[in-house]
Amino acid sequence: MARTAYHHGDLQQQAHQQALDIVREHGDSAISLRALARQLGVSAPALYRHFADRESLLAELAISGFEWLRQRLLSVDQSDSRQALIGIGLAYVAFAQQEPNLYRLMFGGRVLPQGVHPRLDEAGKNAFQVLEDTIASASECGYLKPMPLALMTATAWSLVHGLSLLTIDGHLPAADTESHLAEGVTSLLLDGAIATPPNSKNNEDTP
Amino acid sequence: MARTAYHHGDLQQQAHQQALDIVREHGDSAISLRALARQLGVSAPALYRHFADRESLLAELAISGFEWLRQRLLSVDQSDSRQALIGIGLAYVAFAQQEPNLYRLMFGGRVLPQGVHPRLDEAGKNAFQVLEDTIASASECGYLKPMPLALMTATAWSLVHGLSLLTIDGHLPAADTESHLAEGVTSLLLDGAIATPPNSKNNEDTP
DNA sequence: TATTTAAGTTAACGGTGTTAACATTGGCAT
DNA sequence: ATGCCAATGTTAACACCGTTAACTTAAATA
Repeated sequence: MARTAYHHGDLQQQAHQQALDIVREHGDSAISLRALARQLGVSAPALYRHFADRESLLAELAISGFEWLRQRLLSVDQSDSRQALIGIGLAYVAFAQQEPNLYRLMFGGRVLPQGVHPRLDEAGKNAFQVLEDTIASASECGYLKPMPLALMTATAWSLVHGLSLLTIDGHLPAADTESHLAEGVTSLLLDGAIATPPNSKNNEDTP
Repeated sequence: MARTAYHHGDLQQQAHQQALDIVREHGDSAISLRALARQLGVSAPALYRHFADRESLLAELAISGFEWLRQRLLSVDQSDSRQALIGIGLAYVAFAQQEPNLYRLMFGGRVLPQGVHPRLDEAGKNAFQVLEDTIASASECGYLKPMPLALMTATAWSLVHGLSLLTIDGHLPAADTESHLAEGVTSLLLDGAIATPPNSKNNEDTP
């Protein structure tokens, strides 16, 4: 449908873009369908021709965020196992720090519960898949200890997810040393925290 | 002021308790000052005698949550360094899993930004202090590698925070094996993930 | 060309947080 | 004991919000 005095012509995409800008700048709570329609020179119910409700619009924005994150993670160099693991972690945390409001929308949990928007769930899984593949590759190369893959992926994801949220919420200090912190944190996971070498009896799979 | 037909007598505390119940059951987005006043048999503006605004009420609830979490962490056995560290991690994640809505309110970030409610910030710091003290104790005992204390605390907190949020948001599977997952994750941090012993040259403080 | 259908409109419902102006009353100083 | 004051309630109103119903425009299609 072409542009007219009556028909906007390109709502949906323009609404998506404008809403994405608002979320990136002011967070998802700043999204108001009425205000959004006002900015686009259109009546509020017009948006309902393109989005089922406010939450569905937010889900679309989160999908964009996950696809964006996935591209960032895909562009990490995968030649060396250790550098790939640390690089993925750094890229993940960097994305969250550069797009804190978008990241919070993607992983808010409360505003966008899982199992409601299937395409959103899929987009999230696709992004996570990159991290999972990197870990699986490092495991197959023998770089990692023998352990269930799910344990390592859960640990790595928890670490970068937690670090991302704590830093963007201001619970961890030092904005300038953030990347150093992220590198130290991921390295610490790989090397272990305890002083005694893990040779004696802390492998629970081979007692 | 005593109870009367006109004066409620115990608003503030009853509002706090009722709101806390609602948040625990349905999340912070279910808190409506008008509905809350309705349930307490009082007019909506009456609540403004006791809470500056909706956000301040939520901040009070979050403070309760942090004090609760702190008590849970304080009751962890501290005799053995390793068991103390793992126990703190398990208690932390268990709290988040048992009170997911309250935990999300405490660490939402978007609904309760840091630096706005000083008493809330202090309550959060007090809870975090328990984890920090446990790590400092283990470090002084020589159980941990020599490293900046801030690095270890940031890593540990990131790990349990991320694991908490990922599980309560349904991003990690298996509700029944959650505690096993939490234990595996924390152990993995202590022992390290890589197969080769960390003897060669991965201490960045002593090159 | 006639008709269906996609995409916009206005009007309205019920809900929200919040403020202003006013009413009640317990507790304290005289 | 009494009179005042501050604490704590009240109602009315403002400016929003998401959402739906009923209607209009105009593009696409048969």
